[in-house]
Amino acid sequence: MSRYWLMKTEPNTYSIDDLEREGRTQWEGVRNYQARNLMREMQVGDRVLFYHSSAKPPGVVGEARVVREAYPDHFAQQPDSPYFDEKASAEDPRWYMVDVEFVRKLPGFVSLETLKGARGLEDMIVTQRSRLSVQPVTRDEFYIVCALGDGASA
DNA sequence: GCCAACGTTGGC
DNA sequence: GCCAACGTTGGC
Repeated sequence: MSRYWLMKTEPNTYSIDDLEREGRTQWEGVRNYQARNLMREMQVGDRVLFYHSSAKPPGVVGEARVVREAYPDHFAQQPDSPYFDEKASAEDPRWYMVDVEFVRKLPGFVSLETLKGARGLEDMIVTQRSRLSVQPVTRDEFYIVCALGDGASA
């Protein structure tokens, strides 16, 4: 079971700066079963690579940490929410979220292009054209990405 | 803005 | 349970 993850967010919607300012946030709005199932495997203390998608350029911008394990995403039950799902209910919440807290911004931005060219990251899901918004990352991959963001040379 | 990849829905 | 149509993601 992975203790390391990558979570995507569009910075227009929620960025690393938002997380730094707020300190902690609910990761609501995941509406994909595979991503949901992965979130349900998360444990408090798990480490997260914070990834900006649909950004120019896209890439890893920081690190976060899981501070609350999966619980019902109640936004799915709120008709005025953009994340509303009419099939969700209190009895069967259908969707779940976790809470994450800010750990740090990486000193250096690690672009998707860099990830794709880095030794040891060939099998990383995000480099494989995957649309999955919550992804497991191996321990080695996690530390390689952090090293790239900390400015270590190959 | 385009479009490839891929997930979901619904008719049969 | 198959699969075509459709919708979404997200890089480019």
